[in-house]
Amino acid sequence: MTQGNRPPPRTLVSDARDVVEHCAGTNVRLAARRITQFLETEMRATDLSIAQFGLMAHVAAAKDDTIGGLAERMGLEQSTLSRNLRALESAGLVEIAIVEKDLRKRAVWLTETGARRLAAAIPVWKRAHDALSAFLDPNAVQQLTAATAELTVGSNRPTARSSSLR
Amino acid sequence: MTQGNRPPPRTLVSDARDVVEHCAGTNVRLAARRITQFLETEMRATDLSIAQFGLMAHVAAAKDDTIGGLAERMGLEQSTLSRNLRALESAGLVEIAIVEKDLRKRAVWLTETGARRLAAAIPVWKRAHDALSAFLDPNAVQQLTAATAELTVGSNRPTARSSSLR
DNA sequence: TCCATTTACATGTAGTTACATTTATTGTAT
DNA sequence: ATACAATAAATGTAACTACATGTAAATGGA
Repeated sequence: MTQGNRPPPRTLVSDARDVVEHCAGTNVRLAARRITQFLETEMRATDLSIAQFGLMAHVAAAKDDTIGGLAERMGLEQSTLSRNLRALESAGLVEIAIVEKDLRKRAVWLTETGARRLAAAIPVWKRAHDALSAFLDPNAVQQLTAATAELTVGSNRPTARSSSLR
Repeated sequence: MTQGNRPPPRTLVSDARDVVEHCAGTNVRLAARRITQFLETEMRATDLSIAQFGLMAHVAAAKDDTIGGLAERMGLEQSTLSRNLRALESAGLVEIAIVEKDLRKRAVWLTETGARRLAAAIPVWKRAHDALSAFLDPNAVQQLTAATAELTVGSNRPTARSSSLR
C-alpha cells in the first residue's frame, strides 16, 4: 500500500535503458551512422564520401567562402575544415587562395574538375536520396538540423550553468 | 512567354543549394555534430565522451552482450566497437571475457568502477538533456532513429539497383 | 571423421572530427 | 609609431569510425 503510484525506484539498468532509448545525442549519432552508411553505399560510384560530397556542395553553394565562414555554416571546427579542404585540394577538386584584402583569410572554390565531379555526383545523390525517402522524411531531418542551429557553442549559451555542477 | 511555369534550369549552384538544404545525410551529420558538441560541453564534468557514455549505457542495459550483438544494436562496425570496448577496458570501466559456450564470442559488462562512473554521469546527463530539450524535441530524434533501423545494410537492401549506374 | 564454409572477433590502415597550440596578419590604444 | 590584443588559418595530437584482412573457433556436408 505504501507504494501507491510512486514511481519505481531508479536503478542503473533502468537509467541506462532511459539513455539508450531517449538520449538525443546517442540517437542522432546512431541515425547519422546508419544514414551515412546507406548513402555511402548508394553513392559509391561517385568515388566521393558523403563528407566530401557535402563539403563540395557547400563550396559550390557558398557566396562568402572563407574557411571560417564555411566552418561556421557546416558546424565544423575550423581546423577540421582546413584539413578536409586541403585533402580536396590535393585531389585537384578545389582551389584555395589567400584573400588580398586580408592576408589571413582564404577563399575556396571548385576547380573545373571538382565542378565536373560534383555535377556528376548530383544525379546519383538524387536517386540515393529518393530511395532514402522511402524510409524517413528528409523534412524531419531538415527541421531537426534547423533546431540545432541555436545550439551553436561559443556566443549564445543560454544554459551556461554548468559551473554549478561541482 | 515561352517560359510559362517551366521549372528554372538546373545549374550546379542551384543543385548544390538543394543538397545543402535538403540532403538528409549531410543534415543529420551536421545535427549530430552540433548536438554532440553541446552535450560534450555540458557533460565535461563526467570525464566521459558521449561515445563512451552511450556505449557504457548500452553495456549496462544489455541482456545479450556479445560484441557483435552490441555492434548490431548500436549501428557500429564490429571492429569499431571492439576497439572502443578495449579502450574502456584499459580504463577499468568494463570487463571483457570469452564465452565458454562459444570461444569465439566475448561477453562484456561494467566493472564496479564503471558502474559508479556511469551512475555518477546519469544525473549530469539528465540536466544536460533537459537543457537540450529546450531547443529540440528528443522524441523527433527518437523517431528518426527508429526509422533508420530498417536501413541496416546487409540483408534488406530494397534499392540495390546501383549496378544500373554505369 | 574431415575438410570447406561460416561465424566472431582482432588488427592494419585510413578518413573524419575536435581540442590545444602555433604562426601570421590585422586592429587598437597609447 | 609601437606594442598589445584580436582574428584567421595551420599544425600536433588524439578520439571515433569504417573497410579490408587475418585468425581462431564452430558448423555442416562428404
